[in-house]
Amino acid sequence: MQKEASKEPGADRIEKIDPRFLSTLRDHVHKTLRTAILSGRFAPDERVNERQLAEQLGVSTTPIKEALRQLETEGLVETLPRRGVLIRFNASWAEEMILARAALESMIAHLAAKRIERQEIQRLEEIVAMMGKATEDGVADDLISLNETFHEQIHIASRCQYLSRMIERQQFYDGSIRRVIHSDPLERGRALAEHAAIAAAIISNDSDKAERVMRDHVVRSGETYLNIVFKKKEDI
Amino acid sequence: MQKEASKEPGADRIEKIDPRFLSTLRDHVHKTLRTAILSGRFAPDERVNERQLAEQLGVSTTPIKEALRQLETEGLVETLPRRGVLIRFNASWAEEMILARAALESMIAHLAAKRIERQEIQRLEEIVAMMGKATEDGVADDLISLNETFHEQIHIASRCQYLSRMIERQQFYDGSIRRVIHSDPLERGRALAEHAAIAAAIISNDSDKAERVMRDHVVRSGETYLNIVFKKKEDI
DNA sequence: TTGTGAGATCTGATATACCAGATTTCAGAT
DNA sequence: ATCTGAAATCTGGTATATCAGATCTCACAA
Repeated sequence: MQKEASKEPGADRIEKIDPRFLSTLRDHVHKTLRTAILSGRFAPDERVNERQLAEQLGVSTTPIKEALRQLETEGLVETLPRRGVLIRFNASWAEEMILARAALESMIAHLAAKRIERQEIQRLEEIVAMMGKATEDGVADDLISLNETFHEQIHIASRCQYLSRMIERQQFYDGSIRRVIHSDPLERGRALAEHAAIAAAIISNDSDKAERVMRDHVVRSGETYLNIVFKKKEDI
Repeated sequence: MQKEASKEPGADRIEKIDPRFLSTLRDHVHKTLRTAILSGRFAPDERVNERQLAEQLGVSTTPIKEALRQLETEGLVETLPRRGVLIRFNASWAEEMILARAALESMIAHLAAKRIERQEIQRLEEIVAMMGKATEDGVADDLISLNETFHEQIHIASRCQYLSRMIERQQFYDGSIRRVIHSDPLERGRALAEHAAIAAAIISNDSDKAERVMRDHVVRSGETYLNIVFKKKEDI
């Protein structure tokens, strides 16, 4: 952080735009703000100011406004016309995002169990095998990566593009927290067992079971996350 | 439509901005475009031009851009940076939107069955009773209105705000099509029976049954819609 | 005929100025 | 001390000009 004076409060919570990366400034702003909100760097109901954000990120208000509109549609901020923009994220929002993901992932698992084909079955089995190995090795980053691949493969087998995109928007744990979660051997074991059960159900075309097991997996791992980040429990 | 020349093609598919209503132009543009897309007034993959839309709607490109960003997050358009904006809606998208709604509504029904309170039970029973009467009377508009109230009451009982908002974004039948659907006595009967079953399951705190019945209801009525609008069937 | 590339052109991306509600401030009246 | 309302101010909303990547055109060379 090489700032000249750092007068503006809160300027340290979001990184200043820097480079030539990212196709558009809007995407960068969106991604930056989303991460900041989901990792709790804004208080619930905190007001944010478009001009101020623009200055902090070193861009004009146009990409800020567009990014805020995206975040608004995602449900992470609320705009009160001519009054202000509020952050909309807290523990119960996180819980509901997990429930949304559980509902959508289980629907996808249901369809994947009905639609999966030979080649995709093989791929899924390979992924689970690799997960088994990674679980033994205990390399968190490998597990995180395989986890994504696993769910992605199920999305592919389901042939649902719209639903897949919706699920992406419910994803909010970042790498550092995943690493904490996966550093626990018990958690690793649980996750492996669940992934194996999901894969088995899908491969055997048991759509009802796939749906159920997937839902339970997403909810349980979501609770693990909530317990770490928000230090509280919730029953479904 | 009081246009001076009407040279631009496609200008008749979207109504020109008119009034002093709606708090912001952005909201009006968003609502207008969303309705136009969902009612099939754009071909799948059709390109739309920001400047052209601005001219057709009689506004500048700023509210157009913001509305397009919202639609993009909703999954109804796709923006290729510096290349164009494409419409993303067709029969399979509609199917998946129905599946998404089914997944989310069933999750909500599940929670509503666990969380509903006395007063809300009474309200739900009243609504179902009114639905029974409206079904006999056969007034489509009353049924449409009660339908909304019914689902809304379940959302309230579930105490899920985020999920409720997500479901709103999956809603895409407009009034005219609903009216067509509800004009069929058989459909009215089916819908009433399903609504009654959903209410009964929620009231008796049978969350698993509520979930199942709600999902089947959303999927079945969605298929009815698809059969009318896209003239095709789909198995789940 | 085919290939090539400079320039015209199309389109979204970005910056900026200004507009208009909403809120706050504060002098002045009661 | 309290109320009132006009003016200053804050904030998002909107319009517009300009930037820059992506494509298309088409003369011109191989």
